[in-house]
Amino acid sequence: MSNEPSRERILSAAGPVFAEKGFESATIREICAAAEVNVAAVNYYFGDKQRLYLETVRLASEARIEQIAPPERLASTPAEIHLYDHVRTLLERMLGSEQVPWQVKLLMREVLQPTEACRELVEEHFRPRFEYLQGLLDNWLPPEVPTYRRRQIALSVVGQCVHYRMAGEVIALLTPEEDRRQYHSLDQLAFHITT
Amino acid sequence: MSNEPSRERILSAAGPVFAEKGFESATIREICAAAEVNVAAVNYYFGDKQRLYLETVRLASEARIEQIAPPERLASTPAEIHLYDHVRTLLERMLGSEQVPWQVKLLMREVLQPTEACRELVEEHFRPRFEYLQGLLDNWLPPEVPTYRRRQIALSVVGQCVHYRMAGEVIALLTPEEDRRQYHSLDQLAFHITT
DNA sequence: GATAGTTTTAAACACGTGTTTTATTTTTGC
DNA sequence: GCAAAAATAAAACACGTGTTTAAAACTATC
Repeated sequence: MSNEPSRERILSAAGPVFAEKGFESATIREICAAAEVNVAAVNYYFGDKQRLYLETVRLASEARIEQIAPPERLASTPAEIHLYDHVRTLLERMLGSEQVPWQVKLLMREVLQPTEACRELVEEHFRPRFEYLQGLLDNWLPPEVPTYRRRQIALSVVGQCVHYRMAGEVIALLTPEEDRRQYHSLDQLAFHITT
Repeated sequence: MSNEPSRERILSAAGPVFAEKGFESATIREICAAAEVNVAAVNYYFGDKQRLYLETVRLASEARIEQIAPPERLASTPAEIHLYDHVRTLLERMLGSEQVPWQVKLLMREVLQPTEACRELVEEHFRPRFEYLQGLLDNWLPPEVPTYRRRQIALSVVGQCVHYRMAGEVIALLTPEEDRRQYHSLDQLAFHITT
């Protein structure tokens, strides 16, 4: 059927399944059925289920980072714009498309219930972004603010972004259907500038 | 051994196990071993695994709500104090003890991956608290602020509280070990009053 | 076109799961 | 005390899981 080689077909199929069901509940047989591949193929190409999962998470994080990059700006643009870009990008990665891409679901699972793949994820992707955000916030914070306080404020910023994704299903139960989508990216920003 | 009846022993043992491993990964045998009870006891008292889980979630939410109640205040106390109480109570429920109580973990799982137990949870506990918070915020918001905006602001408040719990393990990787615990409940408040 | 290496297939394996059955023990009601 | 009911125990059942095996199909290389 598909002329894509089996190894790649497995990876493509494994992503959504792991994202939807988690590592334990996802079954090799379901993944292989979706990939139109024999059950033995996973062990043939990846050794075991765990290593397939690790490879899937690794690919998901890379894909998601590249998929939505912050816009290029001149160094002269004011810090407000940079902060806006950062928040906007973060939100777009979380809620970007109409239905949430499976990569985000998968990464969320890692954040909530870290496996081996998590530490790598944090050091590689989260920490740099987080430290950049902290640097941005320094434009508004007076010098006497202690560092732990700075970190807290930065955490609050990402916290608000993440919350809409995390508790998305509960929020949907709490609020009447509306096009929050369009509001949030612009709106959240206004909220942050007040801090 | 324990003179507590078997049904209650099972429920007590099931809570932490479900919280730690989730519904699928938690095994009846592990729960029964912890409860020092035969494996058949679960099906004898609850019918099947699912109904034991539902009962466990129900108990967890009730216990957690009663465990930490907001302090009683006179009606004359200023709204700032009421808001402080609310946020403080929310945070205390999230991060209260040194190690997070299993009830919170269990409820988090429900929020992230709602099962049947979730709708009941939202209507029973989350919605009332959320609407109360919205009412509190009206003390600061001018009347021309639209309702969807009010809801957003309220969501941002709980979002920040929840984030510390959700991404707790990742935050721990990002920040050097500190006694965030003591700071947060008081600090977060100051942050909110600025909004 | 034969052969060696690689990939794919179907079947089986070993094991853990939730659940049921059947028998035994303990408790209850009189 | 004794019979009926409730609670516990041990074993087995049916099934789904990840993984392995061994044979078949395929692909390249000479």
